Amino acid sequence: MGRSPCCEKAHTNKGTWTREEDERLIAYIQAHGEGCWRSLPKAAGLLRCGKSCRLRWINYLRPDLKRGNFTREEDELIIKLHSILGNRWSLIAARLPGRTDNEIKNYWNSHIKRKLLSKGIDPFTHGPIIIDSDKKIIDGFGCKFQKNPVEKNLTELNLELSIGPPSQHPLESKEKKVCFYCSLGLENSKDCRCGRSRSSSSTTADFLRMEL
DNA sequence: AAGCATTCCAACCGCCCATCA
DNA sequence: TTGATGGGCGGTTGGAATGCT
Repeated sequence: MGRSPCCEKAHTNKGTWTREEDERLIAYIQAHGEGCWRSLPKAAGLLRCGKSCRLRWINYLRPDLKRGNFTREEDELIIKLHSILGNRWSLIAARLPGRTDNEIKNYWNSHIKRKLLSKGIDPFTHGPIIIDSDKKIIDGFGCKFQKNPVEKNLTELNLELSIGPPSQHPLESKEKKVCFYCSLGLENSKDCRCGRSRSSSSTTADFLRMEL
């Protein structure tokens, strides 16, 4: 049986969007808001697949997008989030205002991955790269189908990952909040605002309650 | 200057999940 | 309960830009 295609492929444009197409899409969404993506192309007079319109809007045309290079803080936050969430780019993007999952995914694959490898860090496990006697690099899982150890810990801890501004945690009234720098493992940073010492290691739970 | 290799990133593809009739 | 539909996500691709020989 299979699914019906999301659009009539024979009559849709593909490839790079033109300025005119962008303008049409922006004008339509400004007038009608984000709605049914499948019917949007026809309504907006675009020869594009609805999915393509959605992608273009979300990744490049949305007014709240932050363009330009990633900052060092963003770099570190992405690495930290990836160590917890793995390749869940949409969840990572939810923690980086103005950045999209696609942008972060591309940035990870083209920059951060290489940066970590050059430092001898496995980008999958975030642990040191192990080289066995045959000089073969072993990934941190031993087997790529094995569950990410970090993810396993999360499951065992029954932690819920939330999107959006950190919620008020019941413990927050008793415990000190973790500042942004400590959440990145930079307890000794001059910018640290919570005064945590090295001895109190930051945890996943801390991270999820971090103050942004 | 030319040809080839590498990098980067916008866009597409296919799958999954939630919702609804 | 089941199938159709739409939205969302992660993986992958392909072409432009850049670097290297």
